[in-house]
Amino acid sequence: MYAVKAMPRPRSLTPAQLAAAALTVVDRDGLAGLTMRAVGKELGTSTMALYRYVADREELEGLVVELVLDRVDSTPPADLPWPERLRVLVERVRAATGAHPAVVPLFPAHRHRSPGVLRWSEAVLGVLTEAGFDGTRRVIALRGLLSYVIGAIQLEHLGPLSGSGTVTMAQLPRTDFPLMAETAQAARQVGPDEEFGGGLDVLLRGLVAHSDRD
Amino acid sequence: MYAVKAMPRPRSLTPAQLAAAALTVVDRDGLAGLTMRAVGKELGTSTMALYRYVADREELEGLVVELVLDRVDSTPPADLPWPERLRVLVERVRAATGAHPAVVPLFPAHRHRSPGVLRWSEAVLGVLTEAGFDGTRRVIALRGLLSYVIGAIQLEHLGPLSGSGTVTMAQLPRTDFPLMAETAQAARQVGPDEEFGGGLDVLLRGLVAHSDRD
DNA sequence: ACCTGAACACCGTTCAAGT
DNA sequence: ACCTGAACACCGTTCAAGT
Repeated sequence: MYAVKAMPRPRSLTPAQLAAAALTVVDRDGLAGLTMRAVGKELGTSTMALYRYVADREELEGLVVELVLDRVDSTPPADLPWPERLRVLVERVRAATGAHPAVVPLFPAHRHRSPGVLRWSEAVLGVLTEAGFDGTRRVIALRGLLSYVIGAIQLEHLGPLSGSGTVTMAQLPRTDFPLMAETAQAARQVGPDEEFGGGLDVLLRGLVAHSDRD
Repeated sequence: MYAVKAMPRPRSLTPAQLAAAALTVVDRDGLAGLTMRAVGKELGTSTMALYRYVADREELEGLVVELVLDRVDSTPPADLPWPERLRVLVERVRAATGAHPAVVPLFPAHRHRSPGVLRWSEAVLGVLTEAGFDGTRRVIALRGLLSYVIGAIQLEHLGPLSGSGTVTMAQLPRTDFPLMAETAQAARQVGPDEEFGGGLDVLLRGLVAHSDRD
């Protein structure tokens, strides 16, 4: 007398499959192409089937961000001075997100839901703690690094030095914008790696000075 | 024998009015409420009238960003050491955008079209030049400051320390995230001004160290 | 020239119906 | 339980028609 009740029909999808399909769509069609209908088609199911796994389109976006950020390697790099270890951790975020530039605009709004970011933050706090940071200063250092990496990644993909913005800069009237016109020349020779790394250098130097203070 | 040709009917709107109406909508209804229909209604015209002034919804967003960023005061602050002058310029961007937090997500994508940003950049370059920066280092310093301000403003409005993210942090399992749990306590006592200013301090200290180098 | 409203091709999401 | 398709209330934008 088994099966008195109807057997629950097994789910045909996992959240991981859903996230993977959504990321495939974003990589192929851009962020504007990420629609419930497109993801349903990508999975070979109806559009409405997605709502069994996700409350919202926003939650779907959250899954995509999670998938990308969970790939950030957060194992603490050893055998290096602490500023170099911070650099490695920050560069890993850039590497993971750089592989999926179309997802970058979603990053700020959904950052908090990703376990990957939590692990990464814990690793950064570990290095900062060893370097002697605690209390308010440690909070500010973590948030400062996070602000820089978020801003720099967006600038890299939405307004790169190699792009049209620099050309516009170079064509600015020299009477009103002498330094912008001059800087545009130099900007053309700065690659994205040098730009990101250079700015990070400044920030890390600031942290070193900060830790030496008192 | 005047008026051989039909008099061109005068435009009933200016781009400035359009931008102001759109900003009113965004401030009242949020970014999701910014639709062509809503802006048309706000102006008392038909939806389609907007297309006489703007090619696109994207161009409308650009006008909003312009309106907000053009209010950034870019007159160089005098009588201060150069790092303090940079601080004043950066804080002014925060002040102007902080008055319209819903616009913040549009900032990165439309940053380049705003004359206000160009004037601000020229002012920042002026201070950096006086401080002895030139060539690649000047480019990197400008972009680093821009990255920080963009990232920090977004973090402030999309994931503030006072918000739910910090509560989640505090509730994290101490076995896996001992430092996050500990840091959440300190984070609750850091206000947005202290956070933004503290991170900016680190960056400015890094620039000072950078300029002393060689 | 400038403005309008209907219409088209999309969205996300609700809901009743199927298995 | 889980999945489906029709339907609803929106979008941005095209186009023909009005003044």
